[in-house]
Amino acid sequence: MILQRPRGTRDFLPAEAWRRSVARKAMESILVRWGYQEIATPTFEHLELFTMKSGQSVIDEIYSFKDKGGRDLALRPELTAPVMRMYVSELQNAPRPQRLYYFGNCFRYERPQKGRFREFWQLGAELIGGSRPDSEAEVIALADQTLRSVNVVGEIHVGYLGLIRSIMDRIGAEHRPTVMRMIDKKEREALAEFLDDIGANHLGLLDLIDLKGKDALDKAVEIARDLGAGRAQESASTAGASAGSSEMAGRASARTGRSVSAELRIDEFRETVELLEAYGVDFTTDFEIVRGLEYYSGTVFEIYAEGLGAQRQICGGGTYELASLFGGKETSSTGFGLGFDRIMEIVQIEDERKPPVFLAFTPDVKVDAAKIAKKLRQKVPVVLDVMGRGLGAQLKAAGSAGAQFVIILGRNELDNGKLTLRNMLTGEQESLTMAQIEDTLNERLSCL
RNA sequence: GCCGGGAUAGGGUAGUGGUUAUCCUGAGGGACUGUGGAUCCCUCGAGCUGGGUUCGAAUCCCGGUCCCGGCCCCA
Repeated sequence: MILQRPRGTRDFLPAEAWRRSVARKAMESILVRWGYQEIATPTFEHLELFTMKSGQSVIDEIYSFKDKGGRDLALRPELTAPVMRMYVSELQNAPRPQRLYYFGNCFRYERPQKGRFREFWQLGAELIGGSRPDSEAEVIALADQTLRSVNVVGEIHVGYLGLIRSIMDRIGAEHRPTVMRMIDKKEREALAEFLDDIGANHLGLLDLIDLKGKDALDKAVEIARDLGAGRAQESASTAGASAGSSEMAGRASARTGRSVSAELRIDEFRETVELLEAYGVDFTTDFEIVRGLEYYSGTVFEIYAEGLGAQRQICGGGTYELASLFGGKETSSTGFGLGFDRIMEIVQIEDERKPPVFLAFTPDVKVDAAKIAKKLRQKVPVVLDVMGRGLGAQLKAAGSAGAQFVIILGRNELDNGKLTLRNMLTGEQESLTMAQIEDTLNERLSCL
């Protein structure tokens, strides 16, 4: 009562820690099978890493502090930026593509509720530097498979930001944030009105976000074609304008470059969709997927699951351009992050922990018990009483701990070189040598 | 950041201004110093926190903390 956990944090008792470990291993085995290698980055980074391009909503929620040297630091709110920072500083000359995955805690100052915590864990993967449709399809299929490894089947929505951003270019810059917000918040009526007011209703935006699946894709191709007309002089002028300053060039080119070639990219998006079908991924094309992190540039996707209340999203990802922002060569990457805690809320994993074998001994042979326990531990998990209990109490303790086997060691056993193995479920006891006990326990414990 | 519901032994709970706060479970010990989960006995252990109202507060009021649901945002 005196010391409480900080708000939004959790303790994991053995049963829950075990479940999390099982789920994590199952998902990691899929990532490894697809050729992804685990990496880890620091829990805190320079604040700047996250403020550069994470989007205001993330920045507002950041846990930041000054260290004793006056540096501005932040607990990581997500892992994509740190991974890309690492890539730029350490892996730029490694062969591409790089397939990386990570599992780590992240921190956001938010209002905790079901499936949302201030310290939470993400399991994610990044495919750095691959060609677009192939990478995108691989990453989305991988996210799907990873979830399936723990029997979670989500609803996958795949969208394409390149097109939306191209349409935005046709809307006055002062109106773009409003429109994006309305799309994101699904304020359909208000959006229709607003587009009318600013004379942008001819762009097909409303139809685009209303349509899902195949129809949405067809509409997207049509819009991209319309946008292509009369683009030439426009792109020439924007490209010229951004060609000056060196520091801003990367960011500016990432934006305009993307929108200028939107009609080409829609073909790539269509290829991504075809590849996804080849992978057998069950998904919906949905241009309403916008995503809050501003570094996403192309295909974006989200996965939703049932049983989580308001926090339905268990995965988010897409194609982004971060390497150039961190001073590296322009490198296209695709990745995803899974909300591990949300997955744990809906995953069905039984607690199948096996209690260890108890070595119960009489006080006069304590030293021998320690020696024997040490030897047995090479093959089987063994615990010794440390409470100074009598033999009866040790049996009782073993019983309440759920032990299936107890090895009994006393003067009699020492003298005739055999230990007593008691099966706590049946009450049967047999007198066996060390080797026999090891074999028996190995066999019995593994098949239980 | 906003709206609403909560907080009583380690876990789960009852009570609703009035002596020693209910029950289940748990933990420790004993009956049983070489054989356990049963039984019996004993013991331990609680009204989130800080104010206020009152002769008297776990109970009523206010602030804070934390939890839960929703909004927002996200994973």
